[in-house]
Amino acid sequence: VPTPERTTIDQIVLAGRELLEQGGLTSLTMQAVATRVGVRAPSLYKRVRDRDALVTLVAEASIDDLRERLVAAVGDSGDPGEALIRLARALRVFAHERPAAFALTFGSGPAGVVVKPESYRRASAPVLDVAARLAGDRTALDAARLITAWANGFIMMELTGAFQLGGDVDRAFEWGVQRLVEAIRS
Amino acid sequence: VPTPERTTIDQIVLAGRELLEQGGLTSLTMQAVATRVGVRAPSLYKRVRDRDALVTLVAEASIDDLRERLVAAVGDSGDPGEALIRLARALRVFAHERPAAFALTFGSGPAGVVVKPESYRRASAPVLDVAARLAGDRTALDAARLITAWANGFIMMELTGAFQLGGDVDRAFEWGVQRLVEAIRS
DNA sequence: ACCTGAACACCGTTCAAGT
DNA sequence: ACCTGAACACCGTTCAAGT
Repeated sequence: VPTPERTTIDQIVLAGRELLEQGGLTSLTMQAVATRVGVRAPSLYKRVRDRDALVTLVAEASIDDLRERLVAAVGDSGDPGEALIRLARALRVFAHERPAAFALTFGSGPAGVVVKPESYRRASAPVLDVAARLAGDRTALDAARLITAWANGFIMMELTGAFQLGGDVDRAFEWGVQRLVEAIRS
Repeated sequence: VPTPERTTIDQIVLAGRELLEQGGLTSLTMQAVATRVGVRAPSLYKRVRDRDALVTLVAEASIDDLRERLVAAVGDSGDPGEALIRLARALRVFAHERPAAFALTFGSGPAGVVVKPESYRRASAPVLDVAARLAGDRTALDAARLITAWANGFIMMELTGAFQLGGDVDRAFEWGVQRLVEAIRS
């Protein structure tokens, strides 16, 4: 006798994202997700292989959110140097608003959580576009990686508390982007 | 009636480090540490407040290892640009040899794991020295953060698998350091 | 076809009882 | 003073039994 579905994969992922944001990765448990979608924990295994798979879906959804923000940040653009700076700032705003999601997607989470390559590729497309306009097609990839690596590293250290020598962190961020854009331009 | 100590905090931290390296953070459990030092799990709580405290000690020990490597990498130095490149490479070698330790100390682990500020400060001292010789005292801090953030971000993305556009990753790393050293020099 | 309770093997942590 | 077994409240996951 068939039974109507009492929840959906989308609801489950959404619940996971909310839990991640509210209490970090540790509070994203199968049981918490289950109660949130109005079902018992074992039922989740009809839609998801295991917890790692669910966490991976949550990470991928976060990356996609970030991608939208990056696209919006570029806008209709103008100067590619300015656009690159706006991209870096958008990434930082995202990380400050959703630190757990940022840490999950860029700082390695549990070993079993492996994000689809395509997710990363799609999110990095806007950066790559702007980098190409700034540095030319030939060095676009290197340039995109240079600024992305720096921004991710800066933000991660900021969130982790690894910046311990004082100084204005906001200013340091702006100083860094400027410097990188100049370096890429030449 | 007093009883002889059957283990020490050093043994415990060492066991934690070994477990971290072999199976990642998830396999660093109180029970696994306990069996490794020849004791039952509850006994660990005589030397350590809880698991987070132990993980923090493990992280700090790893940072201290890294610090030694950085000091060795600078050597008696010579050209500060060259020294900075050697520092970046040493960080990357460390990360490749002990990815779990790197992820734990620079990608944020569990929320309760907060590394002592002094640990970060001590490890960044060699970088700061070289940066000062390269860029002058006034911009040394900014310069040190620029290269540290980039290197950490690059390596983290490398370990996470966030580099999805192909290309030679080793070459990209070398290209990036060169570019940064030039940018800092001017 | 989906959902559930019960069960299993694991966690971290506390605490009274041993020596 | 240290160590332990037993206990508690949690996990993730499986599976037979329900509808």
